[in-house]
Amino acid sequence: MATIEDVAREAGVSVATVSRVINQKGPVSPKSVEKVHVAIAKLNYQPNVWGRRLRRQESRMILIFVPNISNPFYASIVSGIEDTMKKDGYGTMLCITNGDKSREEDFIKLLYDGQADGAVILCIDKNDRNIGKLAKEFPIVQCCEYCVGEDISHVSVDNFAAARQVVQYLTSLGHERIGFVGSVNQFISSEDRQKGFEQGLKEAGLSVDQACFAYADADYSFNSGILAGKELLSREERPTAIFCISDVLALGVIRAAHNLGLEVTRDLSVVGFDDVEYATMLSPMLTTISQPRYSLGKTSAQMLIRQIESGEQGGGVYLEHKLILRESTARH
Amino acid sequence: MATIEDVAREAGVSVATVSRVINQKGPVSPKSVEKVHVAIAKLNYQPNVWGRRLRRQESRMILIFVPNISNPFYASIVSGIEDTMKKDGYGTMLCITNGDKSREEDFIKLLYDGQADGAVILCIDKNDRNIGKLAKEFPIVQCCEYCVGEDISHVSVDNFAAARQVVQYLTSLGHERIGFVGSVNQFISSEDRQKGFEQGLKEAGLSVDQACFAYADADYSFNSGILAGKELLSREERPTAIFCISDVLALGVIRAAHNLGLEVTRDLSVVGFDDVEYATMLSPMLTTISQPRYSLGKTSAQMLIRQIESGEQGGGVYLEHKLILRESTARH
DNA sequence: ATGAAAGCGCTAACAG
DNA sequence: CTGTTAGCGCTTTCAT
Repeated sequence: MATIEDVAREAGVSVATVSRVINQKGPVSPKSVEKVHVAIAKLNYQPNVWGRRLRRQESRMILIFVPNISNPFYASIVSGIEDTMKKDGYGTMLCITNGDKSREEDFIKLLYDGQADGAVILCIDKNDRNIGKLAKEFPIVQCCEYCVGEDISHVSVDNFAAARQVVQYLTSLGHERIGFVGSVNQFISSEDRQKGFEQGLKEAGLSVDQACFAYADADYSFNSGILAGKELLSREERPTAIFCISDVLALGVIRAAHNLGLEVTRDLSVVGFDDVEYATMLSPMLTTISQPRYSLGKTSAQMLIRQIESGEQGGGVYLEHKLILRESTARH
Repeated sequence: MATIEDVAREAGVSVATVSRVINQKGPVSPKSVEKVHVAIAKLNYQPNVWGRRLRRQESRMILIFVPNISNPFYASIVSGIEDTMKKDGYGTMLCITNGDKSREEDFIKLLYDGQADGAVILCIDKNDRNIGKLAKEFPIVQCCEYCVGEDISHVSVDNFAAARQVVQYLTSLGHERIGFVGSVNQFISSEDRQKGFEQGLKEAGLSVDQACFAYADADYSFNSGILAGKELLSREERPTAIFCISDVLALGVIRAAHNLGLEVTRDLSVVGFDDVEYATMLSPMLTTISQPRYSLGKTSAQMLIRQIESGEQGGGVYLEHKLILRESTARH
């Protein structure tokens, strides 16, 4: 592998000049630039990243923390982040924690030993105790979920408004008894969606009846959606519509309904959240809230870069969601 | 950030001794070890990776090439690779190409400029023209798919045998007219599954009738599965069972059947491949071939490490698949 | 506009 | 067993 010295020798200039050309920084005569370019091409030279990073004390690398990658929700967020970072010369490392604390710590070490300049976090409990400390030491942006109580940059949709909109839509279809399937997790999105749901109920003059609420496991799994749906639909006065805080849960509820001999949409309307790919793979196709996932990622990346390069931290950005009408909802 | 020199000063020894302690290599007196450890703890010292990598000329980093992460098939393969690499002190970078040549090239550059020591490739055409050259320069392992014609290490299941087994199972249920939904992609797995399917047919004394074959788009998408299913099921003499080379395709076929007023399993049995999560999320749950995904990843990683550390390249390893019987198949 | 040289933090060869 | 020292490849003063 050719080094900068080889290039300098080949071009008949000093290594300093070569460095100036590579980094397009500092005065160099057009003639030298030309010679250096020729030499670089001839030797097929590529700057050694370790030498550069050692010298510059920066990694030009950022981390993306994600709990798992099986969740199709993350894919285009990650693309949005990667594309945006790459444009600014940053590399990206996907840190898949699988909910495992020790893995998480291993990845955080990358920040401490300088292998990464900052991180985007895609999944965090609203009351997390550690993120505050981390954000004080490193540039951090939270995407989709965030920790309340600490002023750490975050970007997401307005979950409250989205849920409220769902209720408005459902009541406009004539539904008056509307159920809610949440999750016992600790995400701010779950909380906000429930608050928005309740607000929507109140605005429509409907009562907030605890018998209309059911909660799935923290993992949002399909199976726990079936359970929650079964629970809700087996109660005395059955809702005619159910809002679920995620598509997978909604799929579970539909299955539960089916198991109970109920038909969507004749007996029940169902609304999901996220608009993941398989929301359209089932029959009926799911009515759901779509989040601008690529933009969510892109915006997070932009905020992170700004933070890395100028140090400003904090504040929230909210992007537009969209209610997608499909086949799982109908007039009551 | 403390450097090795700070530690040496604090411990009252030379940097060489500190280095020996850190790397547990070379003779050091117990007393020195102790002193160094104390100093390291006191200063909260962490070796600078750039200095180390520059000096050692190695990255202890490997690449995983994956076309996308929305495909749930990849998640646990990736975990298998990451866990195994980490155990040997290697970091991992997930390179999501999204089928984009320029992205791919960006990632390959990481190999050329020394940011990574090798790569696991999760998706490659059987006739790829570039992988051979790459594998001559760097340690490479292909996982699940591989390029024929070049002797580059690979690990996968025996797709031929698996498909053949599916046919045996289907004929044992009394099916005599069995359809095949493939894809026009260029993966060795697709080819082998089709060959195995045809072999199974022959062994059962059934004819290989072109009217029983249909092909989905190269992207294996749900929609193209619907199309292929529709095509196949609309032909004159309809198959009573269909083997699909992927679960998503199988889901599409089931949907197509449903659209045509056919009922699985009364009118049609369907078998998939891969056993991805949502194979169980639909009704009926899918009968399918399960691949040992975590082990596939783990084995790939082990082969890659061996290759990095001792240079040996080539050869194939085949792991056991499993036929998972669920609800989408029945006696004819 | 250019070059000489110091030094980023670490490892390893060598001398003791 | 320990220390000294020469770089790994690069960037960046500081002279010129």
